[in-house]
Amino acid sequence: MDTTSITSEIGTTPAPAPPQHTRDRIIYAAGPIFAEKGFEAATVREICLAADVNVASINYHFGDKQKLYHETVLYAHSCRHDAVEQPATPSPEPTVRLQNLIEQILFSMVVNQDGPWQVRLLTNEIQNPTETCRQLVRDHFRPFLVELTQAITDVAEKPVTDQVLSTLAMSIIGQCMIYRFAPETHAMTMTPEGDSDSGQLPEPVDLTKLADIIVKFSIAGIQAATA
Amino acid sequence: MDTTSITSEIGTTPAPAPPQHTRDRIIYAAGPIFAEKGFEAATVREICLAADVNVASINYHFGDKQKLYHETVLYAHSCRHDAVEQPATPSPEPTVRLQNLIEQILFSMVVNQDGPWQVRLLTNEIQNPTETCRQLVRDHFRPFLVELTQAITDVAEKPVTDQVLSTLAMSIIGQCMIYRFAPETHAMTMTPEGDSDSGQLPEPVDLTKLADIIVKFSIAGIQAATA
DNA sequence: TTGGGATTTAAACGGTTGTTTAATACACTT
DNA sequence: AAGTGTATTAAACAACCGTTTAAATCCCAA
Repeated sequence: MDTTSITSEIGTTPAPAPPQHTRDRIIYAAGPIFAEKGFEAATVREICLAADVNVASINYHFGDKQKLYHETVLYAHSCRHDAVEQPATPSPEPTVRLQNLIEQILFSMVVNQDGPWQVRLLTNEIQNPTETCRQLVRDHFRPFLVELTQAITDVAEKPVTDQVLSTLAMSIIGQCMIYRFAPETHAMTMTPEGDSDSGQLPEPVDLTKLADIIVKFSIAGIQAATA
Repeated sequence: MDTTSITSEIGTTPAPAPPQHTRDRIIYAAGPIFAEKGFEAATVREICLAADVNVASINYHFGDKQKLYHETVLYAHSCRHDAVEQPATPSPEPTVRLQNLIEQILFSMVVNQDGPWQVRLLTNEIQNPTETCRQLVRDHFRPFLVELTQAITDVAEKPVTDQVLSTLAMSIIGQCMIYRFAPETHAMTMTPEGDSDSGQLPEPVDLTKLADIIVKFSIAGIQAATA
């Protein structure tokens, strides 16, 4: 079996052109298909057709369809994770730290350069978690939540209980995630009247401005809820 | 064909016991299965097995699987919608009106008495919309959004642009929806360490308290973002 | 009791699914 | 050039999918 693959060169460029190795071509083709149609509705045949490989290749290189899905989700997350740079040393100012964290969620979830399929695949997995999601929680989500709650604690005006702290963290995460949890219904609801599926999801506002509003909103919200 | 069915007695009790009519039994059985596994992964055979009816019954009563799904989603929405009572006459006080609207989202999305499958089915549909979702948007989501943006406008301290208004509305909706968009991943992230799927999703806090925090958070957020 | 539409049933339909097989082609060391 | 392990291929596999058919059964008015 091939040992040099996409999954082992994570951190390099996000591969704008289809890779040459068969294993990589399969992941590259499976991503958008899994993202759009879900695990069950995506068929190995259409993935192989898109990747221009034989139908038996998936089972040869990944064992079965489920393991291919697992690898594809991990690859998608690595793409998103690498796309968001973060300050090497956290700011001593809590509000700045909170701003950085909010921007980190927002940019990693909303930025859709070179195709939004990675984000969509991740939100599918988050909403309908498999074992793959458990791995993401352990390695990435939980550590992030620790940082976030610490920043909230520092921004708050008084000591807060764990329950209130959780609620505030969820309020911030929810504000950022809503834009990608339901992008199509969002567009459907926002567009004034029956326009039949414009396809293009209108990037609602400039991302920096959006982040700015959410930051202001959240800081005031934290202080009001903990006053 | 039978004319008296679940879909025509909407507004009565949420039917805690399986109904007697075949058509109703199918919807009653299809709900949890569609909710848990999605449209594609749910099979007509397992639905019919759960409903204790013949496999041909779905096609006889609904035409095909897709139409059954459509009816099931509409039924689920009617269950949630009926479960949340709202004040007959809106309060003149904007903050009270905002509070009522926030509670309306939160209670309709989070309350999971007699099974959470209705909410889950709706969130699946919202994230991966079919034609059914378009109908829900037109008849329910958009009118609700109009009310919400009006309340936000009244709470704001200065006139706001439509873009900022949309962002604020999304911030409020996102805070409420996050709890049901990813309940399993949420529980997974919040629980301290590797507890293998406790199944029971811990209702995080008292709903009234949760609503109270979100209301305080949002009012302060709106005023800060529009100052 | 009888007639007839509505409903339910068992069985089968064609098509597609994920996966496996065995033969072939390839790349590279000896 | 021969040999060897890896990779690819076409074809077939059993299982399952949603749907259809036609016969059997039910229910109720006449």
